Amino acid sequence: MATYQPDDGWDALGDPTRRAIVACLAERPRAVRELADELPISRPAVSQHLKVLKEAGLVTDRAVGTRRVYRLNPAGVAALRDQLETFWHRALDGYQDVAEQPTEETS
Amino acid sequence: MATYQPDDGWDALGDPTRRAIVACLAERPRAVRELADELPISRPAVSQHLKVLKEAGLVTDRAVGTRRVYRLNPAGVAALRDQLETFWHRALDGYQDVAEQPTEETS
DNA sequence: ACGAACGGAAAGCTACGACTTACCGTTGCT
DNA sequence: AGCAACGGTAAGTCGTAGCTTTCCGTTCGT
Repeated sequence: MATYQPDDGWDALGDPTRRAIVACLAERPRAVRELADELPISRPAVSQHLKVLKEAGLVTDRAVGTRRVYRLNPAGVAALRDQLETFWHRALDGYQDVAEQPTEETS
Repeated sequence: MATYQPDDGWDALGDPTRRAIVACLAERPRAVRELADELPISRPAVSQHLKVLKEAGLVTDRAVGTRRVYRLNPAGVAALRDQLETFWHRALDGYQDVAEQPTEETS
């Protein structure tokens, strides 16, 4: 069942390597070995990242023979997207009261 | 001008405290002091986080008297949301070729 | 039944990032 | 002019996250 903490998804995507894995899996499902071959890190490292991504609900895995094929979990990705959507809406809705002009340059 | 690295946004949201700040700013713009009062960390720590968020293009700031008011940057949030949207679409589009049935429980 | 490939788990090292306190410049009020 | 509030910067400490190597269990092929 797995009771996902919403924040876990953000923590998971906080790491560049895990984002690379997610990007890879967005193209097509892959086995651990395949992922390790395309990344500059060892296979166990990939395994550890996949564990984090799985616990965050961002990927799922299937056992296929001796290999384990990971794929992106659309539901997990959608959850994060929706959260950003909420922030985005609130920022737009609530902010139009104040006239938009920075009084000083922001660098 | 600021040439934002797309990944910076994810790195920025990778930290729980920064996510709390973003959530705060989603409600309404706030000064540094106000944010520090609502968070369990010191004011300089908040400043450091705001710097990261600003460099990532997720917030903007205005000088108002001696205070500096930060607000969410809808464009920055939208950029990340769109990226997730892409992943989500690709996962849905490309995966329907294979029949969806995990051969083994995934824990 | 043996050997090879796959992949998860444990142990250990290292580097970085999130804090703190202290300091300093700026703005505004009286 | 002087004092107080605000907030960015610097310096230093500490925990943890990411990596590696090693080891072990499982599954397939011959």
